[in-house]
Amino acid sequence: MRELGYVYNRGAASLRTRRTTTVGVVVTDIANPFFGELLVGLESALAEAGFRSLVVASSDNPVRQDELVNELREYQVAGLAIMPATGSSRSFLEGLEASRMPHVFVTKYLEGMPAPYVGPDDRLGGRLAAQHLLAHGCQTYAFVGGFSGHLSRRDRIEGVRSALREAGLEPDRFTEIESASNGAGGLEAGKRLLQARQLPEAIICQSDGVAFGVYRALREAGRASEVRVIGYDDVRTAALWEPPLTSVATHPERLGRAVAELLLEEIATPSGGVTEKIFAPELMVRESCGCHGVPSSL
Amino acid sequence: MRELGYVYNRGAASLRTRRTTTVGVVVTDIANPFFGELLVGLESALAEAGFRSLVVASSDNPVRQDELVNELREYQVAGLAIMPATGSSRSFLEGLEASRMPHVFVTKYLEGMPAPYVGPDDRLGGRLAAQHLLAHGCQTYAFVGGFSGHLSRRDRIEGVRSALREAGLEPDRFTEIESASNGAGGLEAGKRLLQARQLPEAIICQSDGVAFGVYRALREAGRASEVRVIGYDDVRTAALWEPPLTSVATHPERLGRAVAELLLEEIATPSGGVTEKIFAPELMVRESCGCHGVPSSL
DNA sequence: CTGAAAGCGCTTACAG
DNA sequence: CTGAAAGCGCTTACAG
Repeated sequence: MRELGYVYNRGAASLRTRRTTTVGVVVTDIANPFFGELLVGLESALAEAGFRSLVVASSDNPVRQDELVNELREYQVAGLAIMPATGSSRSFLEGLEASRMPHVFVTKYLEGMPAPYVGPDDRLGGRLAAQHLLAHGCQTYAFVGGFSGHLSRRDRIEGVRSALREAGLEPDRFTEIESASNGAGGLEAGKRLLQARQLPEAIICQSDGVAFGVYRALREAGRASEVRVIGYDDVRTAALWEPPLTSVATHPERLGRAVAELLLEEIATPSGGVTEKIFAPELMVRESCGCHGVPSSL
Repeated sequence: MRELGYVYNRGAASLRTRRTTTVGVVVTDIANPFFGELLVGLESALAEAGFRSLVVASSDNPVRQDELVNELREYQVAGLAIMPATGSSRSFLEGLEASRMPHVFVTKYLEGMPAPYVGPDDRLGGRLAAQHLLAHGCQTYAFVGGFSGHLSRRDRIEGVRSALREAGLEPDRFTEIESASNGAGGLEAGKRLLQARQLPEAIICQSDGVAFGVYRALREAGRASEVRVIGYDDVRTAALWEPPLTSVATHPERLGRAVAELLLEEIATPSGGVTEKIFAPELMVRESCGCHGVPSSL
């Protein structure tokens, strides 16, 4: 027909119908492989419903996050998936609610503020890691990575603590080390750990990246074999690591799909409800925890 | 003022001005850490100019890529940054040109078809890796990862070959192994390598992910110390790897910024030209190549 | 059932 | 210099 250059203008259509098929996604860091995998699931589920995503990065800065959300609103996005920046204020959520913009929080929620949410059960994740290490007979523990403001970190630590308590371990057998949740943070935290009089027998990390960094620090000191390490997220490289990294799998791609589904529902029939989809993580036992001869697989 | 709920409608403005501040980005795989880092640079340079990006994934499928580009056009994007899917046809580029849509190809170009392009000098990357390994005295070489359709792979191999030739090595000292350009592909290729009568002395990989997979295969066979390995891209985990991975750094974030700059230029003043920005890669010498005692740093 | 008109929310060119 | 009107490209409700 007029396929000599005609292209349908969705913008015009959106203006008329007052609906768009674009969804805004605010992540803290696109380069984080965990988010990368999550976005894969999110985008493909969105695409199946004929939606696109506009993804922006807040650099974990609440002020920037505010600007980005406002800008996304100007784009008339149909909804918002947000991994809230650390320190997001109560008024941030209130603003979202007041605007009646469908939204779902991802992997991080706002303290004491009910909102639609998709994420892993971090308390359980922490417990799973600790219980396995307990079974290995470890007596001293460290949790490495993340900062005290991070809710996911707090929950994981709570899970670890509860498992240790149940096993009758004294609280002073457990230390927390803060650091950025990536390789660089882990490396630096590992160095700090090495300066202490004694290495913990077990280290549970906030992410696999942190575990990678911790290992590098340990290796340089020639002490990698003295500790058992468990990572978090089960990113693709975890299974290839030496030793193959035992990790708490959160299945980011599945989380991403769930986010899309919940958001799409919220867009189709705004409930104003606060549905939560919490997924149970799974401990991928490999060798860094001290287990041996586990067959390799991805 | 009327900040009681008013939000500016960019869609309406775009309709009127016939200009948008949205740019389409087509990648083959969002989860690939190389692309993740590239997107960081791309998005931040775009943001500085007041632009946003709509990123979509083609899964390296040319048909899907076509659909996505058409859809992006319907969104009236101001321009397109494309990492073309393997096997993208000549008519794909012709269609782009006919539509007068500003575009730039990223990290992969179309065989014999001049177009605006940003990417690393892959021939040089291959040479750099081979020359270093040659200096280590290696006599047999393998290039692992990617498929024969990939131009970047072909160029890197050409670079490797030219260096080996100059060093007087016979062509039969060099083999090519195809595999997916990620960890899973490297693992599988590594296993194939182990089945051959003899391991090459040096392995150059299409990506760091491939190198990680190769190492896992080698380790399981207890033969990791027999070969020297060099990765490609210098992804963040490369420096943390055991042994710290020597890698050809392509500085993806810098590439991303360059893409944004070129595209923004093309949007501001459509030249119809075919500017190319080729960046020289840099060999990050660490220990997997056989060097020792290189101080750790990210 | 078909076709012309109105209107979504902006910007820009034009009249007063 | 200010204010009202036209129009971007669609869709939808309405008149014929």
